[in-house]
Amino acid sequence: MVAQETPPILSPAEWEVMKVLWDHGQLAARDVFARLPQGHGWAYKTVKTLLSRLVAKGALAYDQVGNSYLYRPAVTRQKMTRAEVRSVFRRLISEASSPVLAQFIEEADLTAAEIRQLKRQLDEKRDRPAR
Amino acid sequence: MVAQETPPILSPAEWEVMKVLWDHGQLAARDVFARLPQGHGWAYKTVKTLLSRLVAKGALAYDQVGNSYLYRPAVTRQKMTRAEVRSVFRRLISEASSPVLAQFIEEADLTAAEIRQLKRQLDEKRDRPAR
DNA sequence: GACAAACGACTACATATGTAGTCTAATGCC
DNA sequence: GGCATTAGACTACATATGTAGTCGTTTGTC
Repeated sequence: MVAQETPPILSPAEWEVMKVLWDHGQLAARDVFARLPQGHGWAYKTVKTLLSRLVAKGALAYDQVGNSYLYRPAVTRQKMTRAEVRSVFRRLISEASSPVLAQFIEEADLTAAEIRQLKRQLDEKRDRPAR
Repeated sequence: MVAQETPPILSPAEWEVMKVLWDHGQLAARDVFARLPQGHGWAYKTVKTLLSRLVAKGALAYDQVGNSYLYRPAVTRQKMTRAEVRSVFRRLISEASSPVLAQFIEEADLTAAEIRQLKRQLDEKRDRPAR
């Protein structure tokens, strides 16, 4: 097995950009800018800076097309989410993780189907506790 | 209802210090230092800086005893955890929250009793979906 | 083929954060 | 009562982050 790469650490602003790329697959800078949720109020140049930093961090890759780049994720969303959730757990928890999890459930916006699935996951965890 | 105070934003290092104070209630700087998990390798002065910054942010208060301070939390752990979890949700989620939650459950270290309780919480959420 | 528009590279700068160090005043020990 | 210790206040400094701006080059337009 290849060495386990530690995914890069992303700032909140960088996460916003990554989400657009994960949702759309491959975009030029201008299109990332256009697809960001309004309300950020970022200048186009700000988005360009974030894209460059993400490339530098290894979170994005790009293909050159003419004189411009098509950016695409270089790490999967799942991998990044996993790493971030781990990091949050380490940060917030000193003993039991259950209260933090409860808080998470409280915050979440869930459909009945999702609730079923999460309960199933808890059952599996109960039946197979160690990882 | 009184104006909803936004709890201060804490850095990861500041969280570590807060956890010690939440667990012990009230401590002098030196005792906070002593009770931090080893492995940080922080100098005592570093801890002092973090304590001062936390006071400046309003996350800690202190009572003067002799020429030194007894620090104590000025915000509840629950409030801070709630705010942080919300912020993480906003950061990681673009559409469905369920995958992030699933990741959280995956990471968590849970007892059978905790699992029961979380399932109960999910049931309640199903039966009373809107907040 | 000249010129405006657009692109990426590089630079800028304030604030936050990690990680301490110095300085001055109070305190406790002998 | 003098001196080492300890405390808090203030200062320091490198890196990360938010938020752009400038510059030189390429390219599309007429």
